[in-house]
Formats: sequence, structure tokens, C-alpha cells
Amino acid sequence: MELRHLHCFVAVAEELHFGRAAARLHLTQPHLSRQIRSLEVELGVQLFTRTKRQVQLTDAARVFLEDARRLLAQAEQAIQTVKQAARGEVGQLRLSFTGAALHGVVPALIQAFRERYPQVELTLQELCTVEQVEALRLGKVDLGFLHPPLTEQFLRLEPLLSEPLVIALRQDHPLAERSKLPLQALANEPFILHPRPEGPHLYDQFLGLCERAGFRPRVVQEVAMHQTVIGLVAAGIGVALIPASLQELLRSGVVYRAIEGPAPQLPLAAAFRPDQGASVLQVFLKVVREFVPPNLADPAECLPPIE
Amino acid sequence: MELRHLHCFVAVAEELHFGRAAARLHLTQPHLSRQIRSLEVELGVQLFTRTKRQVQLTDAARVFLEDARRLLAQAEQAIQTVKQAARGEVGQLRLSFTGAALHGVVPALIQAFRERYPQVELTLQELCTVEQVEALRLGKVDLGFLHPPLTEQFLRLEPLLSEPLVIALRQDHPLAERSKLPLQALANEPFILHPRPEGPHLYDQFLGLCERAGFRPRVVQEVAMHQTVIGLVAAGIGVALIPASLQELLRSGVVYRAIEGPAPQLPLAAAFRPDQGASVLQVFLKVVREFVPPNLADPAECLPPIE
DNA sequence: TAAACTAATGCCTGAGAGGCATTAGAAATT
DNA sequence: AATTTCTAATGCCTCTCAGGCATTAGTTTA
Repeated sequence: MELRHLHCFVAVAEELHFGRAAARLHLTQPHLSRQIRSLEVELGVQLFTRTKRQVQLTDAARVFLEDARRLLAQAEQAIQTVKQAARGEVGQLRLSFTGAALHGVVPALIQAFRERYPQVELTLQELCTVEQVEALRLGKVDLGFLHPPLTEQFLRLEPLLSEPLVIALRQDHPLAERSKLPLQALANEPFILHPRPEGPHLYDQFLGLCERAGFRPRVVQEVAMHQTVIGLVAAGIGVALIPASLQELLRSGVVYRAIEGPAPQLPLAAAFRPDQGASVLQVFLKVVREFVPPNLADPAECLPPIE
Repeated sequence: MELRHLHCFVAVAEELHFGRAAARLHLTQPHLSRQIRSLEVELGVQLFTRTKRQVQLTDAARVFLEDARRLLAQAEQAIQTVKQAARGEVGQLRLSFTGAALHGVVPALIQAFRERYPQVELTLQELCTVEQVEALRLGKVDLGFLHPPLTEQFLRLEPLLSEPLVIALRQDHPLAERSKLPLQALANEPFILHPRPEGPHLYDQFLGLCERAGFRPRVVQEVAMHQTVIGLVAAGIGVALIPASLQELLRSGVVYRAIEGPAPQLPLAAAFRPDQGASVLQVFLKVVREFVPPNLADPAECLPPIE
């Protein structure tokens, strides 16, 4: 039995007339007669009672008709679905992102993609940059939002943006009066930083900028979670560096101040394996590129030299 | 696209090896390669990435695989179902029955059929004999349990049984003391009967028997529903004739007594149109025949002559 | 009785299902 | 580096069957 037979059967069952059914199928009536006959023989079931003048469905055919219609519709649907899948509009995509990426363009980007391609099943996972590189290497993740630069060569990067870090201060801190702070002003402050392994480049970049400003920062606490960092600032343990977009993590008693002069920059990029031809990934990347701010044309910009 | 292509696709997708897949399908590997290629061309979708050495599914193929498996399983199922339907094990059957048939073998018969052929959808409807004949004529009912004889010729009858009628009396009626009553004993009793149009044969049979016993019964009430008849007996309005199997319609204050000598008989038969080839009907009839008591071998027995 | 309608039959053609032998590129082995 | 092995693809063949046209054979209508 082939789908062709089902098409023939449904047409005859609906028209109850071999001639009209054949016209509908763009076949000749004799051929259609034979198709139906061969289907009946194969099934071992009589589907129509035909007199020379009229055609009737048997009870078995009535039962079969429902199944046949459903099968044909589902076959049609399957064809549409696989075409969509080939265009990357159906399927699954495993994403990862750093905690810092959670508060910038990334959520908006993911939401936009979700709306445009609702049939793509997204898996989301928060991982730090190094964990993401490993997950991408192992093929456990298709695309990661992480913070360059990377030493790994097997990943391709799609730079998204580079945002300056700002200083988080307790509200009653003397420096909070000023709207902008040069790094030197922080020479004697106790710092709360992210652990170096979680973002070695940012860590070293900051130390380099401090050195250029003539001091070595006093680190009193190393904490991974941004929430915790800000909590410690609120508790007066020290001051902290926070990506600008994380200022939306409001907390009473904490204020944010921009850094005057060369500020540490936290670049954000989408990383993926170029060898993965997954078309869902390609579609996602197109959306990613829409969200790249125009001033990022030159990726060099997002990584100010630190000497 | 034909089911054949789906079979090929699923085999290759599961084996990830054209040679093994071809063996499974009892095809040659070159032909299978071409089938897959033609499917890909028709869909406009690449399903496999093949190097000379290994075969991999594309993302689109993974999506398609689920649909293809489901389609093949459902096609197989549809074939089984239509075969069952042809054997009369699937489908629908519209039954009708008189009120009297509701209390004898008919419910047990229907239940037995239900258990044996759960995939046949039964429609049940209570109609009197003449209504059933009309419904059968119009094709609104496939089989009816009714009371012969019929004047109509277009129906075939399958006699089921013939049961004697018994007398329903109020418990405190003087005649209730005897265990059997000759008809003559009822010569002066007020009778509650079913209206003649609902069962003309039974009505006339009873009148005939009374006449032979030397009296003409005094009918005080004509009521259709058995429940109501018995209610009237309990109320002391009169005595009534009830099919023996309806004695299970117990009601305090009412007793039943057999008739001595020739008793009116209510024959029950299954009636259907022989021109309806519906195999569900044939299967049902087989069950009906199992429920015919052996002493009914000669259908003449169930209709004692009334002169 | 003739005409119209309609499913089935007979016969033909060409596409393609399916087979066999072989090629060609990759991986494993020597 | 050379050889062998493995495996998908190609070339070419046959023969079935999808599908067409002309016709037949019942049935209904005029």
C-alpha cells in the first residue's frame, strides 16, 4: 500500500463516482478503477459496492476512510515540517550564557527569536565562560553567550557588544557624591571581585588599568554571584565592579558610578562551532546579528588595549 | 512521496548504514541510495550527511524521523483496522428492541457481543414492533428485536425464543391462591392490555384463546409501558398479561401466575434486511444464534396455532 | 427502442523500482 | 608509503506497474 492508493481511495469515497474522482486526481477513470481494485486485493477487503451505475462505500471503507484522511493529512504535515526544519524553523537549540549576559540584550534577543520561531525548542543554561567553551567543545551546547577573548581556535565568535564596568558603592560612601570616579579615587578601597578563573581576561584587564593608575587594588572578597556581590556592597564590605547592564539589579543602599577615563570593558559575544551546520543555529545567528549595536562594526573597539 | 520512501528513510536513519539498511529492507544498497536521494530531492531537504565512510542524520532528518515512524505505524494500524472492519469486528451497529425484549436474553446477548467485539459501536433504541419494521425499512436501524409474525416480506427473521405470558394479579386477589390459572377463571376479570397497534398479533392471539375458552375479555385499560401495567395491577385496577421474563419486574403487592392449558405465546426474533451485507451484522447474527435455545430448532414451535 | 451514462477491460507506453557489477573515496592496516 | 578494506555512489540492465487511450458492457433515462 502506498500513499497514492490512499489518495485514490479518498477521492472515490468522497465523489462516489470514478469519473469525477479521476478528474480530481488528474488521472483517467480506467486507471483509477484499477488502482482501487489493486488496493482492495492487497487489503483483502472490498471497499466499494459498484453496480454499473452507482458506487457505494462498504462499512469497512467507512472505517478506512477516516484513517486514510488522517494519514494523508499527516503525511502532508510531515513534509511541511521537515521543510521548516531544514530552514531551521523547527528543531532544538541549546543555549548557554553567563550571569552577566542575563541582563543585557540577550533576554530580549531570545524572546524575539522565540516569538519568530515558536517551533524551535530552546534549552537554556547558565554557565561561566570557561564552562561554556568546554560545553561547546563537547557538543553539549550549540551556542553560548560568553565573554571574549578566548584562546580556543575551534569556536567562531559573533561579537555582540562591549559594555563598560561601573563602580558599585554603598549609598553613604563619601565617593558616592561624585557622578564619575577616576580609578585612582579607588586606590584605597576594599574591592569585591569575581574570582579570576571565572573571567581571567576581565580580572587581568582591571588589574592592568589599576597599575596604570598607579595602585594595586586591595581585594577583600572574591564572589561568583552578582547578587551576592551587590549584597556585600550593601553590607559595606567594599566596593565592586559591575557590568553596566547589571545596574538594573537594584538594591536599596547601593549606587552605581561610572568610571572616568579608560574603564574596564566586558565584551560579550555569541560563540559556536562553525563546523556545526545546524540550520537552526544559522537562523538564530541571523537574529543575533540584528541585535548587534551598529557601533560594533569593528570588533577591535570592544577590547581596548590594556598594554 | 510514498510510504516506500519512508520505510527506506527510517531504515537508513536507524542503521546509519546503507548496506545494513538495505539488507533489512531486502533491497540492494545501490537502489536504497537512490531512493533516499530521490526523497531528498523531492522534499528539497538534505536528510543525511554522508562521507564515503559514514552516514549522519541532519537536524531536519531527526525531526522527520519522528513523523515518518508515526506515519508508518499508523498506516500499519489502518490496514489492520480495515481488515477487522471487513470481518465485522470494527464498525457500528444500530439495534432496536421492544420493551419486552429488554428483560430476556437480549441484554445478555448484547453484553456478550460487547465483550467479544469491543470495537463495534452499538446504538440502542427502544421501539415497538411496527416502529422497528419502519426503521428497518428506512435503513435507520440495522437489526431489531421484535415480535413476529410480520406481514412484511423484505425482512429476514432469526427466531430467538417464544415465551408464554403469565397473569399478573394483585397479591390479595382470590385467584392468587392457586399456582396455575386456566383462562376461564379470568372470564369476569377486568383486563389491562397493551394497545392493539403495539402488538396486533399478540392481542388477537389472546382474544382468540379467550374465545376458545368461552368468553370475551373485558378490557378496562390499554397501556403501553410494562411498568405502568404492573403499577395498575398493584393499584387493583385489574389483571394483566405479562411476558414470563418480565416477572423480574418485581413490585410489592403483585404476584404472577402461569396460565393452565394453551397460553398466549410471545415470540421474539431478530429482524434485519438480508440485502444489507454489513459484516458487522453477520457477526452479530452469529452471536444471536448462539443465544437461541435448542428447543427452538423448529420455528413453528414458537407460534402455536390459534385457529 | 434509442440515447446517455458509467464502471470495467484490453492494450500500449514510459517511468522508475529494483537488481548486478563496478567505481571511488575514506579509513585501517601493513 | 602502500595495501587492503569498507562503504556510498554510478552505470547499466530488466521488468513491473503507473498511467493513458479506445472500447465494451451493463444501467438508466428519454
